[in-house]
Amino acid sequence: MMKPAQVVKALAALAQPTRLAVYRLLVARGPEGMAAGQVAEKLKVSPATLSFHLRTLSYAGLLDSRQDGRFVYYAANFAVMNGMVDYLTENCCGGNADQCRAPVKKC
Amino acid sequence: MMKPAQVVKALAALAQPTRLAVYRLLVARGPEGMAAGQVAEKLKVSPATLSFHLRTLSYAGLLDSRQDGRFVYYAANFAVMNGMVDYLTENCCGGNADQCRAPVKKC
DNA sequence: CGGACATTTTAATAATTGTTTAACAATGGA
DNA sequence: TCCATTGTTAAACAATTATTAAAATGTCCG
Repeated sequence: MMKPAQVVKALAALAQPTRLAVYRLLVARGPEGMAAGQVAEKLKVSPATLSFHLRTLSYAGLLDSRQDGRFVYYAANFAVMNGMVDYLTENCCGGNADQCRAPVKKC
Repeated sequence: MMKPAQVVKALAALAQPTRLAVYRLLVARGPEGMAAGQVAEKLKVSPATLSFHLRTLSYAGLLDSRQDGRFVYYAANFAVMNGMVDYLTENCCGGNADQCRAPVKKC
């Protein structure tokens, strides 16, 4: 189970419109990820601002990055998001109700 | 599907240690909820500070409240949290991967 | 090497947020 | 009605956060 401080950090990282958009874009992209510049172009954000937000998301553990030549590819870290969701719903309804989490659509 | 602004508001509401603890406490409590004073005592937070945090969570849609005599009961709104999680994982991996969300444990 | 490209860092500023104290409703029982 | 209880609101302050522009780092190719 994640520690509270890390969960707070992850939630705070996502609680900003640009970062939420970045994260969703990378979630949809899958493990392959996307270069920082592509993300900036797609979302119409200045490189410096995007770099700040990518750093925030990475520091929270929500993104992984790898360098490929001059490009830096960022990809969503699904384990951390799943850990966050698990933390939020832990011991839901004392453990004996069924309205706590929506049915999962495997994707 | 929730609107981005509402998702940001919900995430921001949870991105604070006291509010995260309040929310988890109420998630575990289930639909019955808990009076504000009980929450304050359990988490050792001053009433004024707690009221501020409860308001933030309610305004984000994460909590419902009902008055019962002198007490105000707060309870987690599961639909909003599920909406938030769905928003985060929408179109995950372009729709054709299977590592996006952890298997659900029905609770 | 030198120049172009991709990204990050720094510094400065503006805006938002959490906590405290005190005062303010609203409810219910004696 | 009066008083204790429950909870919310208001004002003030300290701390954190997002954005911009400019400079800096690092990587590739000719």
